Amino acid sequence: MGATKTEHFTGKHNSIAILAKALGHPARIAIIEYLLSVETCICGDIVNELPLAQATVSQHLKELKNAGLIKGSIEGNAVCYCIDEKAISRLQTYFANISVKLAKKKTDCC
Amino acid sequence: MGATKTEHFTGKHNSIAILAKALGHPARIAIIEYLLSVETCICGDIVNELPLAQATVSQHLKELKNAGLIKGSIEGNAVCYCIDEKAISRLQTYFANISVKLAKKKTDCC
DNA sequence: TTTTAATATTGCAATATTACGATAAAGATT
DNA sequence: AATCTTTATCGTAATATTGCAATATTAAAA
Repeated sequence: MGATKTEHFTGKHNSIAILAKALGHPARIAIIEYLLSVETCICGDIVNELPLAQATVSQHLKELKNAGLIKGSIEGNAVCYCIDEKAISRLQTYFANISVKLAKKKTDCC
Repeated sequence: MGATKTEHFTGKHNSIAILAKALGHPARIAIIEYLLSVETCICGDIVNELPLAQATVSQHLKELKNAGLIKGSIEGNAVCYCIDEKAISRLQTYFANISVKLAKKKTDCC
């Protein structure tokens, strides 16, 4: 026990959960917002922006990247990170759909 | 170490992260989708729907409730759970705003 | 080529999450 | 009242996450 029973859920449920989980930490939300606010996006800037050690920030960046929320391209000896629009778009669509479905429900039971 | 340094981040970042984190598990996504798909929403049904023990489902429901994503009202000896539209609406707005900001950015650096 | 700068990785401690059986609590049914 | 049904909570084991210092890696600069 202890591990998420991933294999018992649908691919759709898992893939949304992976995106949500990656955003489930304030540092990673802060990274996304920072990437959104700047034109140049170098990792060093992100480290300076966050109240965490370089190693920790690097780890958070890795998780965002694994989830597909950001992409990184090597730029000399620095790395240029930026948001992957497709992932954000998927989330936007997902929550918009839920909103529409909720609006259509007549019974507001609670 | 080990605990999230919540106090070092803004209230906004934390509150979005709390919502995202609550959705960061396939079982909890499955619960949201199930609540969306039914009119009557009794906890027992949710337990039957998920490949997890009753205690585990109850725990996931608690987390969704703590995050503000669902509300529960006592209905006899059962509990009627349903989605809290405000939370979904907040997420929808959040990702829509990001999408808009991304579209406005000229430089697509990666 | 040594040195410097920027990131990533490793190793580890602290803490959190996931899952479930057992049990408790509280209303419904008999 | 005794029992059943439904949901919550407790205790505990397994696993994952968070955070950082130390170190590795890799490219630029001197």
